[in-house]
Amino acid sequence: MKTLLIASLPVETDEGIFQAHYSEHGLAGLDFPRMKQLRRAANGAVPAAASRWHPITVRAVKAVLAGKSPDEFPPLDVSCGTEFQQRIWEELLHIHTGETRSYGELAKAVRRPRAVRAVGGACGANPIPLLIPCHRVLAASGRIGGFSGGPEWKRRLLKIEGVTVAG
DNA sequence: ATCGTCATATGAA
DNA sequence: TTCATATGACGAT
Repeated sequence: MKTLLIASLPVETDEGIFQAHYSEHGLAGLDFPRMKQLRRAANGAVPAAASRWHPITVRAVKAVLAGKSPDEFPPLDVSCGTEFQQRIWEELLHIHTGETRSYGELAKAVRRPRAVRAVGGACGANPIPLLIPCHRVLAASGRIGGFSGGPEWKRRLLKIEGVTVAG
């Protein structure tokens, strides 16, 4: 991550405890639940910006886990990404709950129809899964494709949204 | 249906 | 420049 983190805060859900990472510009990362919780990045007081954004993050994450689209997003700091990656992530934000696209369709959407593998790479580099819904991208064959949080998470998220995948 | 192979864009080392 | 990819298309089984 390019920008410096100012706080890492837990997001407690029925699916486990996610970890939200904030930079001075907004939400910069979201980790899937781990066996043991990460320690807080900074000890002492949480910066005002982070504590203002965090409740929004928590609501947004819970909304997605409930199959609904968040009513509000925290500011997203995607500055760690290249221009191409940010373009793809932007495109992911347009995919509504329950909808899916293929890697190839995304490539076409950014006028780079042959950059299909690069789209896969951009999805894999997505720092904020769930809110930037890379789980809604499937292979053109209808198969599941990969997922940074593990394929079982991808399936679970899609199932929550009422999407059934082949295989 | 599955498998191997090739084409091709992007990014990291 | 070389290597690895969360792909896709195609042809051979």
